[in-house]
Amino acid sequence: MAAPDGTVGKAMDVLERVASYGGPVRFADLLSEGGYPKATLYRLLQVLVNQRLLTIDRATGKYELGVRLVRLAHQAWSQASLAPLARPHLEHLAQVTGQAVHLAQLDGGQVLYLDKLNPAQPVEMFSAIGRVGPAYCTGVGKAMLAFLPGEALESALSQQSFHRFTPATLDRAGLLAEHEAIRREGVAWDRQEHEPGITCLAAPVLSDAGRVLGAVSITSAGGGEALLAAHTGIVKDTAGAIARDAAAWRFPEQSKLNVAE
Amino acid sequence: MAAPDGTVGKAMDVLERVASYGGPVRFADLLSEGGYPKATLYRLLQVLVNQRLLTIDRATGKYELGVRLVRLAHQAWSQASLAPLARPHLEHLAQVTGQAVHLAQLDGGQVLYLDKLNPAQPVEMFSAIGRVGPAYCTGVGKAMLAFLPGEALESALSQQSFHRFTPATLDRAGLLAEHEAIRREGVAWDRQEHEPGITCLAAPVLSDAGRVLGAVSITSAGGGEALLAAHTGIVKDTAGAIARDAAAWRFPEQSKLNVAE
DNA sequence: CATTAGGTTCCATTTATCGAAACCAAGTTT
DNA sequence: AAACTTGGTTTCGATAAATGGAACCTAATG
Repeated sequence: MAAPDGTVGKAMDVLERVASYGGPVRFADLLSEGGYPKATLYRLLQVLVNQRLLTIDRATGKYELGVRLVRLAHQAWSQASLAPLARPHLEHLAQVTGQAVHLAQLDGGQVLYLDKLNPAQPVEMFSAIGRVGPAYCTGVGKAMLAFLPGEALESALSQQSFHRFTPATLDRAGLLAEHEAIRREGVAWDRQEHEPGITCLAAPVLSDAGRVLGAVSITSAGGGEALLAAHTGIVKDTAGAIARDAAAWRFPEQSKLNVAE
Repeated sequence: MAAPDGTVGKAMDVLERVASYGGPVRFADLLSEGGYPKATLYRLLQVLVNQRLLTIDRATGKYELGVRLVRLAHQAWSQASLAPLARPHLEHLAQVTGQAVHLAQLDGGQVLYLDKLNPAQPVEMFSAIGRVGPAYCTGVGKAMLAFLPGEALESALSQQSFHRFTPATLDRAGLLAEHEAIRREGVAWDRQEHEPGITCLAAPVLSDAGRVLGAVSITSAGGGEALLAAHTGIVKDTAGAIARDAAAWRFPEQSKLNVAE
């Protein structure tokens, strides 16, 4: 499945299977599910356990994801994503609009949520961070896709399933038809295309070179499209502010030079 | 470094190096830092980028952690850790005691924080989840170590650095000397052994079979030891409640059988 | 223009991976 | 209780893959 990339690729594939299983898995389940011959699968699992990417419960013989992943993710989140530096801007956006705010990046053709603020129920947090969603029918997803250069867009589109979640969900053609407008307006709408009753307004976070870094959105549960439309300005401003901070962050590039030697 | 575990182990090692670098790294930095010959390192990095465990900024040629890790961690956190089911108990504990509450697990000899609640400043959250700390001088760490069976304890101890953070920090002998008392009392103290002024009271989360699943703690910044001592009961109760929930969670074992075919 | 530092590709050698089959340990069935 | 499953672990020769020294590209830099 996908690009095996040698042993490492296979190991990651197995890891992914365990993850998508959603709970403790036995050896036999993974074996039947396809892919790898017994001995191979066995060794791959052993390596993954050794690396603490998986855990095995000696008693039941079931495999689970290892918490080492949580540690790595913490580092990824805090040093490689927009999240930490976007946080203050998101808080401002949430406060001004009073709506739920999302920050997302593209990952393998999907939208991956890196932060979420919900003025209504302040403590939820992590349950949302790391979650993924479809790119073709969410505000953040559409905002990012519309600004992707040809090749990258093609690659991203090839990974979309275009499942029809609601009557308003777009297909490939419909999605592409919107791109020009999104680029012109600088914002993307999700008008109940993913979940009935849920409307989002999103803006892309673009680097000065025009590269897509991520996207922010505000969400309304009541469906009030006009309500969100009134905030178009601040949504775009927030995305812009994040982009500016991101650029400023890169340039000084704290000198790692004089560390060695 | 450590157990190479074939190609996968090396790849993980490289990933870890990028992570511990704390920011964008160039190829040459990783190369000089040791370990792998040019061509090998090059190919390892390529594979990691393909797998989206790393990102490379084409412009600067620097490597960073990939957000795919965040997605995997979300799944690990929500399906393989105590965190989701512990949350309500932690909230209760935080509310009753008014202190900062931590939930942790052991990972590779270190303490890994899986959740944190801070009544004072409610929005901090993720910045703490995934963070690691020393096992030998934190409340949660000591609580877990004391209940580890011989072999596992030995392995964990061998990974401790026993750096002396404060005048109160214990060495190996001092740590072991406390174990009996911790087992008897069911709680472990960190009396400013990690950070001056910070005191913790922790209790281990143990399965019915006595296996160490994790630990919870309450923290006082003022140093008020008596203040925390008054909450000994509820800290132990919270750990117990989490353990009970964890046991209940495993047994029903939602039948995955009738999914295939 | 020459030199160097930083990356990328080649290719013969070595090594780890592959996977069929044998094996083992518990349960089940007859 | 003997025969038969079911689920997991180990062996081992053939095979494919990772290895790494060296050659090879670029840009920058002197």
